[in-house]
Amino acid sequence: MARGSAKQAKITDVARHAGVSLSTVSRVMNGNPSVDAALADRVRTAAAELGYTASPLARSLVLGRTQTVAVVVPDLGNPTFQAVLRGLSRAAAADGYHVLIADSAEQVDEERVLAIETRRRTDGLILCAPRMPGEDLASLLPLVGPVVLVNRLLDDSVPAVGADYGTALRTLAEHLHDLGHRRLVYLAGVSRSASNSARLSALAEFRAAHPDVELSELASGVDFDSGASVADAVLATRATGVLAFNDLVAMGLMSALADRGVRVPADISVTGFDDIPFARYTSPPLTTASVPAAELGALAWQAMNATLSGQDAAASVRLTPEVVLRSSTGPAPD
Amino acid sequence: MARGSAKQAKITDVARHAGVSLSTVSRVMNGNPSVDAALADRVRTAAAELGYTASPLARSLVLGRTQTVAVVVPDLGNPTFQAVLRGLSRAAAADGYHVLIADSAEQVDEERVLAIETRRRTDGLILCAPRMPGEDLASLLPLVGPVVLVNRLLDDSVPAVGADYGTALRTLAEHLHDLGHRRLVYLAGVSRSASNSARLSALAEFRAAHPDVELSELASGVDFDSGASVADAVLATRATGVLAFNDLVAMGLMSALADRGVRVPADISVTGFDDIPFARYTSPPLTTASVPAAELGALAWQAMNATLSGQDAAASVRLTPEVVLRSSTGPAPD
DNA sequence: CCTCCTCGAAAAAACGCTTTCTCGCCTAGT
DNA sequence: ACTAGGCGAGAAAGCGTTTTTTCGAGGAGG
Repeated sequence: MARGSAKQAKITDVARHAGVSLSTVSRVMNGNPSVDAALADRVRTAAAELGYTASPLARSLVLGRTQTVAVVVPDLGNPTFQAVLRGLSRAAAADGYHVLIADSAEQVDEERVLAIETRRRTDGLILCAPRMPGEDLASLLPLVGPVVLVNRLLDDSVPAVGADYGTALRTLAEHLHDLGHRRLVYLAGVSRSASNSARLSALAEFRAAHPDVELSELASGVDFDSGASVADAVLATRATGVLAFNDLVAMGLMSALADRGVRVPADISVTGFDDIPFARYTSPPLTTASVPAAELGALAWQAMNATLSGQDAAASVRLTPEVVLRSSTGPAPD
Repeated sequence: MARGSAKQAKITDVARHAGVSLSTVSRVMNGNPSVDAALADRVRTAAAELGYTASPLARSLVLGRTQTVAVVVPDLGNPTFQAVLRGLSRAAAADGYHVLIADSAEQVDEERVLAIETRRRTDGLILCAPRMPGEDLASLLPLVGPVVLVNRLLDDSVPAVGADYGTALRTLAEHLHDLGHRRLVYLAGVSRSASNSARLSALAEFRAAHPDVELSELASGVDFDSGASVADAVLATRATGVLAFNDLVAMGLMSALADRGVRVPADISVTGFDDIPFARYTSPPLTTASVPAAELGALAWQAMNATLSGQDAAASVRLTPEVVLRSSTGPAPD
């Protein structure tokens, strides 16, 4: 009310204020060179005086693109997805794109509708759905147009970025073996997860290569509490080395072990996975495989941007996590 | 190409397929009761067969609302903002709203343009800008329509949700005092931050109440590295109790102290702030003030939703963090 | 039996923009 | 000097909806 524009100025206001047609304003604002320099200046000042900016909505409708991509993650509370989101968001912003975010709160059945719905308001979808069944995923993909998969791959037709969970877990297992551990247990996260099956086959290879090792599996979740709650089961296996599904599980486990007076790594060695920022601040600091989640996010954007720009090469990328040795692993007891 | 709709069906397709006018289709889809039941059914089956859903874009344009809110945060890597975002995102989703997210990457000058730009694509803005100067904020607010402030309040005209940093920090200081600490140091985060000034005045009161205490201040950042890099300066003060700006700073500090052979809490007691999920897994577990960030996010949505629904009561909410005592604090040495 | 009212559905305007199409005018070529 | 060729700008046709307005038919009342 005070001064000037109560409501946002629209293109006709600018046109009237500059004494030209609205088509001319549009041409000026979009840098179309076919307009006289003097006139263009007049239009620009008029626009500036009115504080005019084209309505993104109207623009999106006619242009058919929203300058926005959707990201669907299973849990915004998970540090790995947070890092992916951060890397993605910044990379997209650098290219002038916005990010619409959806958190399925681990409800696998929500993911489908979330993906479809957010996709309709955006130009593309970045999908993190590690637990969605393969056939569901396959049937979903055609519906959600340009899509990039994170930490999951279907086939070569759809670009995906992810970490090589199998190789890294194998390296961690070898590390424990080198330290003399012969009785190991793997905490298997969610069994239907995509990265879990990669790890399972890596462990199968490891078993084949080391017949002297006894390697069992224990079902667990993917968070602190899951790790803590399997502590007794872990002790029951009498294993001296534990390969946790991820850092969260490892931390929960170590906390529960400490409560029981079990020393890490003197009594039991523990490895994590992901190298979340806090892994180096646990007690003891966690040996883990460093998944560059933020880079993964940036890479996902790169693939999406390539697709959006028409250059649909966008090959899938697979990064091998680097194993970082800290003090949660040590020589096997005795 | 395979079968059916290559492109997304639009309302005219449904109209033709059902043999009615497009206005009728619109009425049916929006539950307008003035359409004959039999006809409505016919339209609905036609829509189902074509897999029709109204274009959110076109809908937004004519309706003047996008069913989306924007969230601007200074750093998606910060656990506190992550939690706010998570709480907000889930609460908004429950009410059928989407969330557009923007990360200013700690660039204060970016925040303004980010806020304005994202706001134009959405119905409202949730702004976390702890470091934006007051006058900038005041000049920005009128431009970004319905807005809810997080962890920062300007005046009563704009709804805000936040934690009472002052009171909680005062409680932490009293806790150290009770333990016999008489030489304290406060690690002051970013000096221009809004919550920092709240803490500063709380500390002033604390000083006034305890003339026997020597309380100094040390500039620091807001993350791990900041905490680690002030370790020597902290030791130089010969303080026995440290009030860190947040958990991240506290963790960085404790890590650097451990490297120097300084024992916590035997030699120095350390408190954090926020109670991020990892605070209880540090070594030793961190005494801190628990800021319910996810609830704050949900509350922010509640306020926004109230405003969006016209019931513009939306009073500001201020939660007092609960102090949680762990083992990073102990009796003063000697 | 004709008219008035009502109810259901079609037509049309609006949302704010981009872009093609079209037309007028100025310059240059002969 | 007259016309072909450009170039710059206005008019208009969408983009896919919602919503108001208008219209037609059918039933009831006179």
